[in-house]
Amino acid sequence: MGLPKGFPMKASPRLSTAGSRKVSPALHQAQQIARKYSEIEPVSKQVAVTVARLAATPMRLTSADKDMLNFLFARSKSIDWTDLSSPPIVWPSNREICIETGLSLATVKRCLRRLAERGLITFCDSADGKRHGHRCPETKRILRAYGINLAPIAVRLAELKELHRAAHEEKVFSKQYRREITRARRSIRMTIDAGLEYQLEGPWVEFLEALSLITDGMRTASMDLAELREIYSALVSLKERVDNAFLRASHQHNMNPQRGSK
DNA sequence: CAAATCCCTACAAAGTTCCT
DNA sequence: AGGAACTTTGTAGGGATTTG
Repeated sequence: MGLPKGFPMKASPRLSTAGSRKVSPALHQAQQIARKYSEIEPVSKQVAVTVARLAATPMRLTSADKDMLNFLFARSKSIDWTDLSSPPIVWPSNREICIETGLSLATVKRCLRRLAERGLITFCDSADGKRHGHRCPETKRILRAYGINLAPIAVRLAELKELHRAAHEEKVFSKQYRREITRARRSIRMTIDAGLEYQLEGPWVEFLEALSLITDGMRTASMDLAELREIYSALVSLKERVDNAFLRASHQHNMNPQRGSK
């Protein structure tokens, strides 16, 4: 990906982007989302904090990311969230963030980048690359600020809540599916074993192979709901075939019981 | 022009997760 | 338990812009 190693970046110094933040589609989109801040219903800082925390896990944020979010929230004032005339921007320097969060510089940069990629923050860069801002001395409202913009969290509030709800639901369903998969697997296995043990007529060895085909290398812990559902339905149809075969064979066995009884 | 900021990538070390 | 594979963190090296 990107340019080959050692690619000369000096064709036109004015156009060179070396040394400044690269824009990815995700970063760009977060920027667009942040723009809608003035059109939304105000969201209290407390609600924003809570929803961001809930969304952190499904968004696969690291603990450093979460520390960073907490720090950024701590830097914003309540009025920044109720006053829609200016987005909730905070302007700590990276150095300050390092000192106050205990994260290294590299981690600070990476966390900010990740939060922006996830669409939780965007950057309002000043011309000099430094972060700074001004508040009205009386009202404490932000008049002008360059730094880290938390507006996407407010704009995406409903979406983030839904993300958390869906993740929670998936967790519950996954648990259910894993339980049912284990039940079906054991039931199939026991039926096959019985068929073999009583030497009933039936393709038990093939069934066994079919079962391992479905369940071998299965790591239910790291599977998503769709994969679990697929495995479950494969097991259900196998179970039906196995049960039918067993039923037929045991019926024959009862008609003709001298063979293979123990 | 140096200082103060910010940004980037590459690579190695350390930590974590998953599989056998 | 041990090892492979992946993720996260820290370090190093390099660049841009503005200000005094």
